[in-house]
Amino acid sequence: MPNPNPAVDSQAPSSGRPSLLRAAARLEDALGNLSRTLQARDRGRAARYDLSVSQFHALLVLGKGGPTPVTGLADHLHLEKSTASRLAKGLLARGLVRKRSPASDDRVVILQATEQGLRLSRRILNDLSEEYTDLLSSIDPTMREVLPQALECLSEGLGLISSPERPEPES
Amino acid sequence: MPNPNPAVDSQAPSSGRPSLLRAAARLEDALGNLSRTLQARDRGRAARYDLSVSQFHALLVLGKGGPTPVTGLADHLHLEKSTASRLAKGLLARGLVRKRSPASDDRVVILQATEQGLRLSRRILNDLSEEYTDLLSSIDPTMREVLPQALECLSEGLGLISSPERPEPES
DNA sequence: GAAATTAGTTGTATATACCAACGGTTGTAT
DNA sequence: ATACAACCGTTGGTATATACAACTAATTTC
Repeated sequence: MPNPNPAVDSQAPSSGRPSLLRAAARLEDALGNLSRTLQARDRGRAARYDLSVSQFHALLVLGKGGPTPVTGLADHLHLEKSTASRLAKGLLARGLVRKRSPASDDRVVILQATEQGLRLSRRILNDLSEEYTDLLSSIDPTMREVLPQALECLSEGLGLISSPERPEPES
Repeated sequence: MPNPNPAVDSQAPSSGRPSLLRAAARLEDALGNLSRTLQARDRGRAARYDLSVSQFHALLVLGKGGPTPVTGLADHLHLEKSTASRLAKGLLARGLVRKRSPASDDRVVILQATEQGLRLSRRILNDLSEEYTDLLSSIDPTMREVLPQALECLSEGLGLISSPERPEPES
């Protein structure tokens, strides 16, 4: 495939838009850091509610999104359906979700948060909301305004750039 | 629009606290999404270079940060030292890092990227830079400006900024 | 020089996650 | 209608990830 890279002509480093390259480097650094930080945080938070990390995420998805088939959950969490299936099994065992099938199609398994699951989900969301309110209060007001939007924008951008594998000769 | 300090108790409920709560909710949603998205991306990217996810991160840390003791790596990646130790073992087996001990203290194991490790690290950084340049090019120019800053701000706010002593190159 | 401290490794258990194979269900074509 | 294909979810197998605890070796403290 061609690699035109039209928007970037980094010929002139001192003028034009070297800022784009610099910004990319900062972005790389910040995202690497953020990725590890978020994982560590997720581990700690999930443990607080006696959930595994993926159970934690799945419960929030189900709590916020309503009944979802197993495949839908997998897509949402960027997981294989097999992983999502086991995930559901764990939540089921804890009584946090319920399974049912639509009358129209017996293959499908719809996952739905139980009352207990919804309560837990709401409690978690509440705690998180508090946490993030504190965070927002502590940062620069300008950032406070744009941060959520920036993250949404980022997620969107990341979702679009799903580069395929590119094999290369090992040296 | 600038949001004046809502310390004055006014009847207007749409400014001040409610907006903070709204922003917190958006932040929670975006971060949950981002956390899972980043993990999925990391998996794919690491696989591209025939590395595990944590090896991928560790190599970048060592490449950017220079020689680091095992404990330092663990702190940096928010991992247990035992995990970092095994991580190092994997990288060592692939010839990407080298171990040595400072003469002053034989307990310490300093991890240092080998030539091969450095080459790979640089290659990865190069690819990532390209990727992020594309991403930045594709988003709203305003966001492009603030996104890196927003992420750094966020990391700081998350309180887990583990900045290594990274000798910043020329400015 | 003995005791406490520290750095790293290893043992053990659990979680994560893929791929592949399978079983039951639904849809389609002959 | 019957065979076949496609689809959804589950299970088996495997590899990695990660924590906690126990251990070894080296250093520091007293």
